[in-house]
Amino acid sequence: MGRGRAPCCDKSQVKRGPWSPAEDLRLITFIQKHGHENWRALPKQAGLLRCGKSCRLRWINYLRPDVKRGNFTKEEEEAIIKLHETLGNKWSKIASQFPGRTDNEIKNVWNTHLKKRLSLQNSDPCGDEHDQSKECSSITSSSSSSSSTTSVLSSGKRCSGVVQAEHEHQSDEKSIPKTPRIESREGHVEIGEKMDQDHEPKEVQVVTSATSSASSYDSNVSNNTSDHQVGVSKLDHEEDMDLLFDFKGFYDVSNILQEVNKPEVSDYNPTILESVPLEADYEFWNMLDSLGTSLQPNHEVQLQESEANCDQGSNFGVQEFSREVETKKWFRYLESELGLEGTTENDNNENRAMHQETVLLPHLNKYSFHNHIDDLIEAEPESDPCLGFSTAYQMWPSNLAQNSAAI
DNA sequence: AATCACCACAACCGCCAATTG
DNA sequence: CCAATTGGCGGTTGTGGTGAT
Repeated sequence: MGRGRAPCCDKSQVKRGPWSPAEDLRLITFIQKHGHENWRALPKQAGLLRCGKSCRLRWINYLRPDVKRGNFTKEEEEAIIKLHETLGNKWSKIASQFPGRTDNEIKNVWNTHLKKRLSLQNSDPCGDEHDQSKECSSITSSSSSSSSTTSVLSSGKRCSGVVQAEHEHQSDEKSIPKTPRIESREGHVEIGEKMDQDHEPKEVQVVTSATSSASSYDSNVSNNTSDHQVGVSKLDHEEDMDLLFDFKGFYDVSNILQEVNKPEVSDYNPTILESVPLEADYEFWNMLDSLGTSLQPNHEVQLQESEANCDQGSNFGVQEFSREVETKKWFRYLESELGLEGTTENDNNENRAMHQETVLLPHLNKYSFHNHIDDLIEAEPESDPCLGFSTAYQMWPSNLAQNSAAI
């Protein structure tokens, strides 16, 4: 079994390499709507030119809503080391002890940080001036996996393995995207708790609920200060829209995908599948792809520059209004292209619409949202040349947007 | 400023185990 | 029981980013 079988897919017919934001979006959209019962068939059904394995890996290691990203804490690293002593390279087993961490991530951390650190400690057990006595005593039997230390040793770039790791740990903390994390343990979504453990800056605060999506959005956006933040504890969809339109903060894909990992298997319907218009419009997806190429990776800086150039601090209200209109038009277009509008609006079951049919932007309450933007669009002032697609793209979930730099 | 070397990590590949008909 | 299929795992590679020269 397993030997000599045919390749999982025709390599010449599938796209390889980094995933584009459009592909990510497409995969997310499909999985949220239909789940992932069959990875092999998924790419075709979703209109992705990818191998099913690739889709699975992308989902599990990156797009899954409960995936925890960011640097590993010292405690996590030590736990990995200890587990590796007993389990060896059983990355999936090790990963199972770290909710939200993927085996691939742990494997990478081991290969890039921990293995080197252990190797250096083995060669110079207590030569470090930092307090590493704990690790020195706990690390006894991992020398079997030290094959790639020469580069570090020969490079003047780093002072020592331990110091290096400590250094990287700190720099990582500075460079990690400041996004809210959502961890899922046993199906329960926990928010914020682990962030404190990781000493990550708490960018997330609770914002009092607004009376309408429009007003909450307006109030949030117009509050153009660094303490304008949104609460991830808000789970209702109008409030989630606040998150989406939080221009100042990066938007973690987790927020979009809180329910993505709950495939509505019972909702699976091949006829619906066939009606999903994802397969056809490659132009649209290519447009999304190409869109990413013109955007800077640092969305916050770009936004600030945009605001500096366009706003000049005088007509901020108009600017925000125009931005809102542009943004919402963009999302409407996006939803339209995805074929999401009709299904939602024709659905009389609000809960179903919000939790199942709202595929792309699950946090948008389209009833109030669309009614509101219909008014906005009709009353739209002259378009602001500084806004538009780029502005909308800036709000793209950071995980998805980060790939744009690589396109 | 250009080039080089190294690092980090996303993604790929091949194999194996479990499942299904 | 067997073969085909699929999911999952671990090893490895490719590539962008970054610091040093």
